[in-house]
Amino acid sequence: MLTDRIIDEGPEWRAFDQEQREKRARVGAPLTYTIHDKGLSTMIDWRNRDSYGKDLAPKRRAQIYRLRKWQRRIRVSDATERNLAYALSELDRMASSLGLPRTVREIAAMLYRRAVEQRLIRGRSIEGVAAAALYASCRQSRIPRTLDEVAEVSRVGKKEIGRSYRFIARELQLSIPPTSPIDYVPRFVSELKLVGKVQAHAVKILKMAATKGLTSGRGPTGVAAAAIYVASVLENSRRTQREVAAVARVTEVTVRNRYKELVEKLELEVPL
DNA sequence: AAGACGAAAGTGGTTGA
DNA sequence: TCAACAACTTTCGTCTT
Repeated sequence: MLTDRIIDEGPEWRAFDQEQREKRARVGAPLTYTIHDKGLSTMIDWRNRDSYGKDLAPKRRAQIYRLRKWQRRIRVSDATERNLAYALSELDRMASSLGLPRTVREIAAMLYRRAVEQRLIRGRSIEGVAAAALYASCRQSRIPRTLDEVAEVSRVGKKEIGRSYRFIARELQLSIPPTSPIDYVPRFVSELKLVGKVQAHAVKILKMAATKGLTSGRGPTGVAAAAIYVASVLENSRRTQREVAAVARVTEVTVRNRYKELVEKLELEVPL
């Protein structure tokens, strides 16, 4: 599938070798956001005195009040800006290490902004919501990544991402249908270096399987893996169960169980 | 020697009382 | 909040190529 070959241009910097890439990939905003300015900014004193300790004239006093007000405002808008910038850079970092196209990242960024606008971040971490937005965006774009895969490149765990995902999906009224195994096929096929013919066959098998209810309730990655395995046998470019299981990140046992169901229920002619 | 098969026990997450 | 439940994993022994 074409979309699978569009590779992300990545960050604006270029890495000339692997070592450099690893170093640079870790550049990002600092991790502590509790005190955004680390106490370095000037604060206007609350006492209405000048530097000699004298009382301030009423006019001057009013002026100082206004200054204080603005300082407060700038401070919070600064913090939100900074948080947004951090979230977006996280999004970018995760998306490029997952090899996702630009559009997916943009949708994720949009979702994140909407989450901020609706104050959905309260009580949740920036990292968690950013990862959740990316996960949601992948699914909406039908270029799914599993929760495990997202968690692997994220700074937070799978559980938190899942929780945040469900929350924002509900609050932002995203209607995301369950992931179809078919959506995983192009990626797995290309990782296994199989040809288009096998891919088409696998998709055909999955469509048949769907009509017989063999896909519901089952993990989409496992079903996709089994279909690809069968297709690879049928098309004479066999991959081992182990290889297929590895790219789908499931066990051989799962591939076997799904594969058995497929062969049985679809009455496929597999050579012994 | 490598791959495929399947039984059995264990794990983590969802669901329904 | 708890337990039941299904999907999936882990582990391991056996059969097949």
